[in-house]
Amino acid sequence: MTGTRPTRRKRANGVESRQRILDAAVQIASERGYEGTSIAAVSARCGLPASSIYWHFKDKDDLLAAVIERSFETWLAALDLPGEETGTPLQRFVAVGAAVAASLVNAPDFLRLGLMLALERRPEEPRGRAVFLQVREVARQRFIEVIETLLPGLDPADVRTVVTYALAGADGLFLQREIHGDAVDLAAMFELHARLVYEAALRMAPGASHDHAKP
Amino acid sequence: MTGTRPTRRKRANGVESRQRILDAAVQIASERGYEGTSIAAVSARCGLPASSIYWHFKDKDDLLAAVIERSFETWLAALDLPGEETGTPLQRFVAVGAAVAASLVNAPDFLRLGLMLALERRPEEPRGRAVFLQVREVARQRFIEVIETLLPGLDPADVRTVVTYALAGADGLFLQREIHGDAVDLAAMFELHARLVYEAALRMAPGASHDHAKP
Amino acid sequence: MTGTRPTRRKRANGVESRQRILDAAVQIASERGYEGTSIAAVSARCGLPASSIYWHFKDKDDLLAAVIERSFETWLAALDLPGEETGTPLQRFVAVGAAVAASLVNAPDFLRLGLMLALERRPEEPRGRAVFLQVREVARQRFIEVIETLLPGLDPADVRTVVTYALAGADGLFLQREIHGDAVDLAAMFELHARLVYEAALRMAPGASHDHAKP
Amino acid sequence: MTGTRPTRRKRANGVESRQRILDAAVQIASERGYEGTSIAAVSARCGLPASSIYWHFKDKDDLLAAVIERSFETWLAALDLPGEETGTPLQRFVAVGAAVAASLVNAPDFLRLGLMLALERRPEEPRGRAVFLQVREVARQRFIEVIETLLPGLDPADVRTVVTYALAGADGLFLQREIHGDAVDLAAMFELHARLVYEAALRMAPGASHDHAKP
DNA sequence: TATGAATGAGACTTCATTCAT
DNA sequence: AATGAATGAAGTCTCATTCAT
Repeated sequence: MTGTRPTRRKRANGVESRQRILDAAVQIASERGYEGTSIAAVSARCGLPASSIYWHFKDKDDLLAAVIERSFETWLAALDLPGEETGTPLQRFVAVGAAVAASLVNAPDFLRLGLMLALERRPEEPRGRAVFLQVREVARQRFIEVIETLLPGLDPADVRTVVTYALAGADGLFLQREIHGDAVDLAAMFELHARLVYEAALRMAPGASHDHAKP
Repeated sequence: MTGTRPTRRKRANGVESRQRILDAAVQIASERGYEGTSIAAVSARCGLPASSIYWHFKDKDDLLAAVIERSFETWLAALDLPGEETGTPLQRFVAVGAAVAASLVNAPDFLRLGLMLALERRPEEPRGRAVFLQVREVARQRFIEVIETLLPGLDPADVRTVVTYALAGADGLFLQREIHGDAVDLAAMFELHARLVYEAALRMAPGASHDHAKP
Repeated sequence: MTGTRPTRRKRANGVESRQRILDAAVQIASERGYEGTSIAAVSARCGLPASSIYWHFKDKDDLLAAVIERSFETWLAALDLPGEETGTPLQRFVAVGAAVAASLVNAPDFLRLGLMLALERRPEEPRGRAVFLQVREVARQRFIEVIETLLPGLDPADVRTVVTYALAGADGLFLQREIHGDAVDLAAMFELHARLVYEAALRMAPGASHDHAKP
Repeated sequence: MTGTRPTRRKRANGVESRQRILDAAVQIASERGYEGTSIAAVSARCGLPASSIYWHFKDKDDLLAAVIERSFETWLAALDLPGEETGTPLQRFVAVGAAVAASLVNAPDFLRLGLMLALERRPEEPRGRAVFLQVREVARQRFIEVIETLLPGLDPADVRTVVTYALAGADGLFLQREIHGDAVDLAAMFELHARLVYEAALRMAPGASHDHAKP
């Protein structure tokens, strides 16, 4: 009873433990997928007993959903979208692509985990999968709005096509980088991707001159 | 009905049993991924006891590598590439895209399983992952040759860029369809992809008019 | 009967459970050897589920090493070596033999298990085997010191010979009793052994009359 | 139909296969004991399929009994007992010890396997254990006769004591060598053993001068 | 806020053995 | 004289989870 602060030993308890568990779980889930992530492995990596994990999370499914959620927040924080509307539409398009590319290099867990979950088709869908798909759907809607703003008058079906193609390219380039590592220059690839998508959208817009379409 | 006793069960038949096991394993692995594929589940689906699976395959890893191998062969058989050189280069390019799209709709197991494995990063890599990456590398090399033939004089770095972008798009579009199902018209998306890739390659080639490149 | 509820089962008690497991394992290992000791059999005999055994021991090898360790301690506790230096050297020698004989009758597990393990030559040596050999080497060294004290001036090579012969006799007599049961009077045999070893050592010592050595 | 010998391909069939199986089984049983000797391991080491082993042997127990039997014969063939009665009784005694020592160095399988089996106490005794104990009992009886011939008039109880001690020493010294390898000079140890046993027997005989027995 | 201990279910794999050829 | 294939039982061990403290 010498100092002023009353019994505050071991510092930050609950919150810090929760973070340690999530940190461990992200790593292991990234390595081994949903089924491959065992509570015992998470426990071993974070140093807390398995029963403590169940104090913080209802069950394994809950833990992995939390992992997805937190990795989404981390990714969102890493996503530094260009602020004001400067430059030509194409330039802004390319800048968005650059921001996404950078975020995927710096915070790849969200997409990696999400795609892993998305590829599986098990009868009882993990909650984490639903979280990923829902978050992704939000992003998709927002992107649709962007395109609609950029190219008003574009047919809704064409908007969906462009957005689907844009997202597919992003996923695919990310995969490429996951597979081949630094051999893939994600920034350069995303710039190319942004240009191609932009042009494709432009050409679909009413009044566009289809000069390249066919020779 | 003298000579046709209807498939007397239990009559040892190695080849057929192996197929039955692989059939069951492809289905389950497609649903649940590598770890999620339990020998018991495969045994239940194919009707052979678990111990019989070990007569045909050394262990689970060996089984799943065989699954990848066979699903690759199945996919290759489903891939009906356009034969002779008819039409313009762009038309041929688009035709290849159409063939790939169709093969991925009809025989999606190879890419689905492969991408699942490719996304994982476990310390001791499953053999199936290595098989997938190796097969994919072969395809990549062949595609590089195609591009080089089509556009001689293209800078090697540009060839790699184009090929990476082409594969990324294929993977990404496939993913999109896996996630959203029939809402994605793979044929249409692949035609768009083929056109964009072709144009991009064309524009990189020496002597092309770089009118869109930078403002 | 208010304060004595009779050993409420299921009340987690690590120490006691560990003992129960070891008790069961010693019995079964004594009957059936290393490979013959199945976790299921231990589980059945101690009443704890197999998975609980793995809470207390890393794996089967770890369990059997612990069995060896504990049976050594049990044997050591049963080994009531004569305390002070009373009587002639021969008498003291014989008294040690008697103590060892008694300990082997009362606590035979250590040597039985140890010899079982020692006889095997498997490529990856069980840890229990190493524990046995190491403990035995300590005993051997201590016995060497005893001989050196008793018969100073004895050639080191002769000391080793005497000690090897003494241990061999102990092992062999124990084996004889394991095989023929009570038909072997271990006490009498160890007395004979003690006398013979003592005489042999005496005769090797410098200054002894080598009348029998060689004709 | 060109040569004289009619279809004799692959040479020596049944007999040779049986030998190959036994050769493999001796090795594996020496390494891993009774339970540790799996049919699959024997099959792998001898190159014949497991089902072929069952053509030659009724079951695993039968195989291991045959292993014991054959290793006994091998040992007996290696045991080159001194022929005629030359030299003093002690010299003959020592010569027998030397022959036994040599046989155990050259053909150790029989005793190694036998002692492994003898130490176990499983409810349903393996047939190999019975074979070993029976063969050993024959040897014991023959040794009793030798002692009775050598020292007529020796009390039957003393004869049994001497024989038990002699066998125990042999077993123990063999064990020592199994454990410590070439560090144990089995020939020298057996000579010492022979001398000590001989003297002990001599001293028990009626009319002997008990000068060392008790102080 | 945690955790030591326990537990049934189920994972992968090997076992000894049989059977039809 | 042999063997490819099959099989139920059993092996070791891990799983997700719970519970009393």
